[in-house]
Amino acid sequence: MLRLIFFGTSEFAVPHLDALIKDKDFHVIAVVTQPDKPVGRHAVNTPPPVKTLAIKYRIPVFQPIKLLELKESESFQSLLDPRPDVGVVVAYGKILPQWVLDIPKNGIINVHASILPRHRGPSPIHATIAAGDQVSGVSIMLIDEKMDHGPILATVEEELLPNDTVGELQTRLADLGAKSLAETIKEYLNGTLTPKEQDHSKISYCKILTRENGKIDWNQTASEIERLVRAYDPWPGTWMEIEGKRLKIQKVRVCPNDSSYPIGTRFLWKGRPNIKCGQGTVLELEVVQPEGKKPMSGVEYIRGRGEWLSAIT
RNA sequence: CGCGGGAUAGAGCAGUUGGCAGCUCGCCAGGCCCAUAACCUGGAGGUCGCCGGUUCGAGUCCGGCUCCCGCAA
Repeated sequence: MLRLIFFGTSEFAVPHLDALIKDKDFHVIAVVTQPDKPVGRHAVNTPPPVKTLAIKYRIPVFQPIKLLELKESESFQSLLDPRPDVGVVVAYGKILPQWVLDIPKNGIINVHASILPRHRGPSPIHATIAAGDQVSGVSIMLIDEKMDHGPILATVEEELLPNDTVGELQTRLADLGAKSLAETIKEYLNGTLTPKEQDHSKISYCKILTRENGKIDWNQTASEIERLVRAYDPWPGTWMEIEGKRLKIQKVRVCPNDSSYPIGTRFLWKGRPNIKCGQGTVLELEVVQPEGKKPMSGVEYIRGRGEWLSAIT
């Protein structure tokens, strides 16, 4: 039985850890995850999803604020004897220093939610949808000292659906990764699988996202904005400012019509809220959420409000 | 006790210094048109979130409670 140490935090990591726990060839000796964080309107301290799963299976959990703490933790160090065979990182949220990478005998394996070397970085799924890629997938790779840079063990492709949001695609990719992870590790460890260097001439990077990234720039084309709305759903969300208040934009539709309005103009078309975007394109707001309100259709939002500029096609 | 918005017809909203509860949409019935996000006529639909107080009289003023949501983390 292979002794395995797991690093992971978010929802995306959960199916992977679950698959490894259920595989009889692996023994998950420890789970390292982020500390509990305040969540929700009243900042209730909430454990990361991976922790919840680990506790269910009575696996020792470590939540260091800094990884250095693990060096001093006796309970953690005692688990490392005998030395773990392999490590796995899925959406942990921190860069692992070299001394951590050196803990397992055979290094640490990472699951990344894109076909590397495309979309290296912390938000590959968002980037995939925002870029309008036709195909996405997961890459299982060996970690080296550079971010998402190590040699590839396996890639699994997944086709994008036209209405995919980041939430939906992430769920599919997590299942996909979880399905092939255990097998890939075993093949790597018994030598039937050779790591392949990435084609470093084709790399692209994605950035870490914040809510501010969700502010819509109407200079972009309607299609670009439509993809962004899906790419940021459910997090970090897209929004615009209107009358000094934020309006969350949850669903939009690219309209075939043209208009001579300046970019960013709000107007009505057949009773629906439209906005002029870049390069002559037009977007319809299908579902929005005003501050302090529940989500509602664009048509409902218009009713009872006079602030939307009225105009004829 | 982190900051803030809200609860009024099925939906979205208005309701002025307390004085008969309204608008837009939907729904039902009828009419009209080659056609439309159609249009015209009529109609139904409300314990104004809950409890208490002030008052001749409270959606509105006062106190308490419940629920929903935005920001921030």
